[in-house]
Amino acid sequence: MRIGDVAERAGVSTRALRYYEEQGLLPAERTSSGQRVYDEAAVERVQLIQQLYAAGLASRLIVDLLPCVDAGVASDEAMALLTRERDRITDSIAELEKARAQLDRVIEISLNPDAEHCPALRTGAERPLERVGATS
Amino acid sequence: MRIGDVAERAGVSTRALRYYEEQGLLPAERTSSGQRVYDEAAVERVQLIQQLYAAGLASRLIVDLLPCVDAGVASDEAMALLTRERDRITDSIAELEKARAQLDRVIEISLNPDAEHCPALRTGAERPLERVGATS
DNA sequence: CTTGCCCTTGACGTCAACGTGAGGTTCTAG
DNA sequence: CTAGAACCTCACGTTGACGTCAAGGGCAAG
Repeated sequence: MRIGDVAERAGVSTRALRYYEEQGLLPAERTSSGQRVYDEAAVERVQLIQQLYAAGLASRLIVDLLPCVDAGVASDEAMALLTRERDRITDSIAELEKARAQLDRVIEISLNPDAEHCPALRTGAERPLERVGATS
Repeated sequence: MRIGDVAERAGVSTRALRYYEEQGLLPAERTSSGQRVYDEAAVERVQLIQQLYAAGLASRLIVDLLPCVDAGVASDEAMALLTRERDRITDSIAELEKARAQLDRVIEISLNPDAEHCPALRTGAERPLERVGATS
């Protein structure tokens, strides 16, 4: 496969693939004329890289960790990295869930503007219902 | 409160607070000499901003959404934004969980190198207690 | 009054993951 | 054989959320 094929199948730009190679994330064979040649596994690898990027891992870190992911084995140092990043991801998920809850709260109140958790509707009014949930 | 107090209590830099004001995220009163003055709610607001940042919302978007969060009411356009971002966050969480699963897999295999999901240990040998590499 | 800390407004620096030409080469279809 | 699509290597531009340095102003204590 050439770079355009991989790009299309993995859903990234050719520029990204060249960047990955530059960073040592995605080695490529070359034809005699210098064009990059990839095997089928490249597509999957690109998707893995994207996943780790999305998880907030810097490319430098991915460079260190990809061999472990490939081999399924990690040195002590790599293990420390792995667990640290795993925990960081867990924390990130918690943060995202909190943020989503904030948005959900606004969505919910806005769709349901009769509730008492809406201070904008309670300015000087009495409570139309009994308590629904926890106090704010 | 002055800017340094808010920064310390919210766990951000004073530079960040000035940046938030510049972006219209965190208005501040001024003393006659021009120094910024914040009320108690500023700390909580900063933490909310940080949460939305962590969730991947751009500051421009937060500027649009904060009034809704404050008022608990959203226009149709804002509702579209809210639900779109909520869904995007949900997708992000799923991506993070996939990435974490990848790391967990490596951690698990590396801690438990006798399993059959480890291709590096099955390349022509069945030596579960032998270490990989350095075939001396 | 001076010391010292906190504050002010610029304005340039940073870092990552690419985007975007420029200018040239190679592959493929007709 | 020729056009044009796809590829190559530089190399500078972009974006966001600040960091950081510079040059000065404000204010309570000693």
